[in-house]
Amino acid sequence: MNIKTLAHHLDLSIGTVSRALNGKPDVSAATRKRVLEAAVELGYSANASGRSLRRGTTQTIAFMLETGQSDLRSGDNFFMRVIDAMQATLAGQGYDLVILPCHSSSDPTEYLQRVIARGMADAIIVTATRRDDPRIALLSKSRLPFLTLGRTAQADTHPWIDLDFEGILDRTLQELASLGHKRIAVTVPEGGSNIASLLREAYAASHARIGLPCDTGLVIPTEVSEYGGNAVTRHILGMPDRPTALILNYELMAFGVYTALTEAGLAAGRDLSVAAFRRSRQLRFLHPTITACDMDIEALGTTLAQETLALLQDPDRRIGQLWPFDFVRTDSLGPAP
Amino acid sequence: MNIKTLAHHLDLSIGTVSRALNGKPDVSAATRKRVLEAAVELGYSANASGRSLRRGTTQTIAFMLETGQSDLRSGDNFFMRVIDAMQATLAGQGYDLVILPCHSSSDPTEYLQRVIARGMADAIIVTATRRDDPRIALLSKSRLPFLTLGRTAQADTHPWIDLDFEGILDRTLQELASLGHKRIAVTVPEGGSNIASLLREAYAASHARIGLPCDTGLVIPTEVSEYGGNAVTRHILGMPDRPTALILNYELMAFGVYTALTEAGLAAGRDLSVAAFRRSRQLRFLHPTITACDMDIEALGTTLAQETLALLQDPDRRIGQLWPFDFVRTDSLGPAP
DNA sequence: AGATCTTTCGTAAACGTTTTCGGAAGCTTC
DNA sequence: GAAGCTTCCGAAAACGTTTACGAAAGATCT
Repeated sequence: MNIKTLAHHLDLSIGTVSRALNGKPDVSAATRKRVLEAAVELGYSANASGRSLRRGTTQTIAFMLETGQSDLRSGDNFFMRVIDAMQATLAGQGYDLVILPCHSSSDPTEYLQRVIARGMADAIIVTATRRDDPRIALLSKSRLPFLTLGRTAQADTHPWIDLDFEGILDRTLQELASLGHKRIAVTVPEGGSNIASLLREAYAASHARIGLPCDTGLVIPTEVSEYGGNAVTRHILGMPDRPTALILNYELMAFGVYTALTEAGLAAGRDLSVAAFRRSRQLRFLHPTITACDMDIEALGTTLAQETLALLQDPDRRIGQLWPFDFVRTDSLGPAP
Repeated sequence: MNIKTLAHHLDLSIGTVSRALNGKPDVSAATRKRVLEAAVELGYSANASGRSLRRGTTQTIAFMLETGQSDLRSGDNFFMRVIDAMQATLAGQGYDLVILPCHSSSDPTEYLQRVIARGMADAIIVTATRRDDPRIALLSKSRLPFLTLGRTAQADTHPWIDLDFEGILDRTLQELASLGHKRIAVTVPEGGSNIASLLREAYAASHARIGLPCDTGLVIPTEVSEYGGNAVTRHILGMPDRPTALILNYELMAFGVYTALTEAGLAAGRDLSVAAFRRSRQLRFLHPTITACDMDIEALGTTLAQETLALLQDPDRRIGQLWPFDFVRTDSLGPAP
């Protein structure tokens, strides 16, 4: 079912049919109606390859998703919620969203190079950014519009949107300091992701601002999983000069944390103050409810989509946006013992 | 950078360049070498639209992923691990894998129709299958090769691969029965997914086979999340004729289950025998370790990819495969009180 | 040396669209 | 009633590939 048979079926030329379907002028209202009806009846939809070839645009946005790392399944599906909202927004503008899976163990630049050269998408979203990410140079050279969900060391050279990790950490540290806490541990991912670096710097900066002595040994690389939460808690409880508070960069760690505390006969909020970065519905049965931040993830996806579309209009557009959050304090924070 | 400029650069015709790149005959070894070297040097990769249009094949396999439902983040990322393995296998055969996100609240057939009509992929993998899934009829009519990860009521009319839910349930029930358990609860997803139906039938069938009276009230629709595990455990503990064992269809529910048990002063394996379908690394700090089944998820992805490629060769190929599992019993099962 | 075969390459058509251009009507205007 | 204008449509080129076909040159054979 292509445009030729559709045109033949209607006894029209393919040019007229195309113009009718695409809302172009130079076609009478009557025939346009006839064409549109026949199209839905016969289930015609323009062949993607033919259209892309002619238009020079694929009407597709690619989302490069690094699989094989657990960030992905962050409480109530962080990435999937973002993607959902993006898809909804893009679909409304006639764009498709495709996710390109790419295992973290393979070379991401090689794959990206192919995606760029073959013109598989009009723009691309890059995630799991590293501090010095070789993909940035590759993309910049290619002139393919792109946007990162996450920052890099070259963040001023490309558009990006990211969660406000520093802001959240700072806000939480302030709250804990006002409760008298002096030794506060925070988890960071183990790999070379940019988040670990950001958090490390933010941890030091916040301590300086608050006027607290900073022990960088309390920034603890931890497996980003429920198990990691358990392990880091056991580690903390065994420390000679035990910290009195723990901040989790991955909210589902809380399961492991609470389990470890319970087994040790301790309680969150009383013996150890515990906070996480994001609130998650999965955690809602834990007592006490964990202190964390609310963020509008769907709005993040929508913004990401809109910024991408704006980038197609103006490829030189530069934006860098930290996503806002709402700090929600609960009984999982208590005064320092 | 297209083939024309590459050909001009080499002082050859585009036909010769194309043949050289695609390993076709009628080109001397010397020029072929020259062409291949120039291609990598200039970073040429055939435009996807042009190639697809001419070849009538996109070299792309689509994976239709229903977002907005929590199955997705099943312990250690079930879907992502499958996709990873698929991608690796397909890449080895020159195929790309793209994930098409599709929110469960929107009409999946409409989106699918567009994907089919526009020829976006050479084959498609469908997940989150329903018992009576309208997508099956649509795909069958379209002649686009497809394969479902999950079964439908029309499973004999299309190729599929699925986890052996019935087998796992039966094996676990047998083990529990041999320990003297008579009232055994099992969770099922709340929606209209096919899994709930399958489990319900398998539950009754196994009881009949074992010779145990079957109380269908013990098949409990439960939110597929950690919270669901907590809720169902509280529910069970409050029942007048309390079941003595609980089987979880989603392994991460275990967090909620253990938490509820601990709060009630009870222990898994002693007061309530607990088993899950799949083993997950995230759970490894729970005591006692939970009884569950091992499955080779990467091999599942590889098989899925291979079957898809086989389907391209022979579109009439029919396979239905239940994925094998290894039952691993632990102390989370104990004799019936 | 002429005929035949083989190797190697260029030419051109085709894939399904979109879009520019020109032309045929139908209409208005003087 | 001819000229000009508007409305509507068809013809054809173009997008970047692949591939069937033919041609030119070289090699082999009688």
